[in-house]
Amino acid sequence: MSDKKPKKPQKLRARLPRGLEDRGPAAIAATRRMVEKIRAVYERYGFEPVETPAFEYTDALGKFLPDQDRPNEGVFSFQDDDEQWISLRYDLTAPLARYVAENFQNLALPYRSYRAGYVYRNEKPGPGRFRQFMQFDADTVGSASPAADAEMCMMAADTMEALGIPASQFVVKVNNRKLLDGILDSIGLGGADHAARKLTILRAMDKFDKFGVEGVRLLLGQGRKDESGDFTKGAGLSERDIETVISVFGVGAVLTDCATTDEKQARPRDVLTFSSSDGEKWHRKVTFNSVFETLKFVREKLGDSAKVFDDGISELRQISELLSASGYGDGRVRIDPSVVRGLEYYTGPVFEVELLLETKDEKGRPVRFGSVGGGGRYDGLVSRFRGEPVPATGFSIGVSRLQAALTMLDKLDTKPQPGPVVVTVFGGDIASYQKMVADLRNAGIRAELYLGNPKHSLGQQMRYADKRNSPCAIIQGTDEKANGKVLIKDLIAGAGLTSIEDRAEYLKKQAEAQIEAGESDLVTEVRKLLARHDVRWD
RNA sequence: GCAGUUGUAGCUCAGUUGGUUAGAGCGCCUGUCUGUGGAACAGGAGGUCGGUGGUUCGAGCCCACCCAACUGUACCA
Repeated sequence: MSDKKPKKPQKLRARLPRGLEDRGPAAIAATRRMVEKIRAVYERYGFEPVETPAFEYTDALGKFLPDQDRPNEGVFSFQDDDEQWISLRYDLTAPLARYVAENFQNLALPYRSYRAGYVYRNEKPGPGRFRQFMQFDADTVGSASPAADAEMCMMAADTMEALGIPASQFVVKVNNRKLLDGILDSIGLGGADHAARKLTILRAMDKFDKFGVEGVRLLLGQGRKDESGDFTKGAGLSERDIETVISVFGVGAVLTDCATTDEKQARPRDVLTFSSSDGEKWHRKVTFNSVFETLKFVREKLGDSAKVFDDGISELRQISELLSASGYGDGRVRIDPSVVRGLEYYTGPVFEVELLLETKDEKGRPVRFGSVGGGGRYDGLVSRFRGEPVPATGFSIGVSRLQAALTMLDKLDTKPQPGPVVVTVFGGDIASYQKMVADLRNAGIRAELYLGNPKHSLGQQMRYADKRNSPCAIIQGTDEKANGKVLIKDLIAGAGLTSIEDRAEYLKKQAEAQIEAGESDLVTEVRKLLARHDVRWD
């Protein structure tokens, strides 16, 4: 021993990388329940399970920067020992395309399958946005029929309702990429040399939900300043072209701009409010037919070059007819031309599921969650591997994001599970206590021996049982042991006594919340207690 | 990436115009109270004041540069 101060060892900071979450028993149980409900719906639609691993060769996922031999940022990647790039999957669709292509001969086409799993994105996290999150995906590969697309929309709606979200609180939005392509053609941006400008326009249109018509107008024109003063450069379109592009929003999306969320919730969901540029408002019952009437006006502006637009309308019309015929024409599914989704691989119809509830964080600020599900047709994804056309369409629920939203809305059961029955110990001879535990377990009751320091007082052991949320504790001191008895202390009943201030009184009441039973009646009496409080583990 | 805001104990926060050894509440741990969760009481652990450098006799406080978090924005297959 020297008189030097003992040097403290540098403590390693325990910290979770951002955008990831640790998940406790309540969250795990909630996820399990959600996944079960989604699975039941997907299987009812005839999909069968298939899983693929968490990583793939990067080229199979299709992410390379144009001029670099390095995977795009946004995906987590590493090099295998043969130097090939491998990436963590960022969705479940691209890996499925690889699987189907690789097993093409052995699969009955159209191949319909589902899977749940974690996917990874190296992006800035936010509320409901994680870097590891769970998706639950279903795909139909090998069918070009709009019926396959229509089914995805129906299944999306059914899934949301199965998860306990009523039809008035979500909407499945449908669009067709061909509408957007047609509009871009008509304002002279058809060619491949306008790719960059097209991207800017599509991204601007995708912002409709966030910024409204005026925000999109700015982004299509000179640009827009955000609230911190940062400036986003726009697409630089002319006034006339901006009007053409924006006219397509008249269909379904205008409602988000002119109606508050409260209004939306108060009205029947199939009546939308529209507003003209001078601020006048009118209401209209929205049916698929009225949507197509509006699209007809847009079509007239486009001129002759809009063949692609016509194709898009025709596909949407088929989808809407199928939906109506099956009873989904009531507003749960809507056509909404502001839906763009990912720019990479969708080729036709695209879907997006959105919650219509306003979410607030703990400080009462509104929180933007984005869509909780989405999908679409990706006719090019499998054919990359095969050199023959393989049409496909799919849909995914963002389980993690939906769970985060429902948790914030307090719509999820987050009650902790009841803990096990705790058998307390007296003294060093624990064999007889361990036997009690075994008896309870053999009877199907969750039970555990107090495994802390056996010298701990009964008080400490009770505190432990309390923290474990145990329904009851088993006590056998020397007196009980001598008489072949056990005490079963009812912790649930006892929890109601904390308002008593006088200690003697408190202890007396606590003593009354326990029963004495013969050793051989332990299981029977514990069962009775569990039944009395309706304790069950699931 | 860009912009704004914020960094003091596990959590929520005090900390005077720069002045000894940085505080509180809650939480946590140990005990007392016949062998029983709470309350009460007594004690205890826990802090590189986000980091580095600078100004100063002296910095949690002032300056510079980093880092991180939050919010917005961009990207989001």
